[in-house]
Amino acid sequence: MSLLYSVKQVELAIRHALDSLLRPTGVGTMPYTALTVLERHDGLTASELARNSFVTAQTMNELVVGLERRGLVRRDPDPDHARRLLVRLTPTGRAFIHAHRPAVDDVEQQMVSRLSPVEAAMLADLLQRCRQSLHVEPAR
Amino acid sequence: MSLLYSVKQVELAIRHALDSLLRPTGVGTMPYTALTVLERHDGLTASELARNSFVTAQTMNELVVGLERRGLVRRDPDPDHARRLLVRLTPTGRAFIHAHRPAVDDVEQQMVSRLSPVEAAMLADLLQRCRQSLHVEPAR
DNA sequence: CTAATATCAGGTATACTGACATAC
DNA sequence: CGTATGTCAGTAGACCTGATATTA
Repeated sequence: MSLLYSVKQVELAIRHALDSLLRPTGVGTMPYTALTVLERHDGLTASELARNSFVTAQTMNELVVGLERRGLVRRDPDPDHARRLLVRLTPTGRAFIHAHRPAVDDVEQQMVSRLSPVEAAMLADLLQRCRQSLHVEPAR
Repeated sequence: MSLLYSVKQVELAIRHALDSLLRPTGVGTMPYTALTVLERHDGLTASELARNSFVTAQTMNELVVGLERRGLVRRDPDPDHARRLLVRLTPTGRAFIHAHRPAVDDVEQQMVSRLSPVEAAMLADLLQRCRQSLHVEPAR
């Protein structure tokens, strides 16, 4: 069985679990992921977020606008570059992530329930290196 | 960085690469995945395919109908069960998979290019076990 | 009667291409 | 000038819930 297929299967399972969790909130898995990225890298532009997630700038813009409408993020003009809008988590957005983190962590716990801590760390490392190998910027 | 996020990132990268490959054919990544599942398990019903991919029967039905319209699969009534339709690859469908396998394999090669063969096998095993842990049927 | 399958109807969120104005 | 950003418009495919007919 191919590795591509295995990754997709695990991701499908994750997405199913996360969708079920987040559906009541009206925030999809992709927007939620964008929020968690912002938690670690506040003040990115939508275009930068798009490159991070392998989607077009237009698509990410829609997601960000949706999050803005819900009050989860804010967009402030970059003082050094009038054309750029820096996306930032609002307190509401931060609270949203914190409120759902336990349930999300539960999914991760379930996923690694048959793995030792060493194996889980190994998996994280291997995935990281796979991502780097695939992330060749000039996919334009 | 969470494991859920790492899996998603790798899957996003894979999907992007595969979408680019398959776009000209008009067959999306999900339908293509269904084809590869059929290659290994011919004669499944759409409902069974749906459970395999964590989507509803309705959704999988649409995908299968689309593949049928393109002549890539055929649906024959189950002789033992008038209500079931067995989905089978047509010669055209089989040819389609074979035609695109080299390019798909290239993506996988690129993904594991920084991994040793032992590490790649380990990754496959770890993912397999993660999937099993997440695949608790009673998600109904 | 119950469960599973297939399918219709309808709706929504995701993602694309193409075009455009603007700012560096 | 060329490149990057943000947006508008239009489209398509992938998902869902709900309802229905049929059959083991």
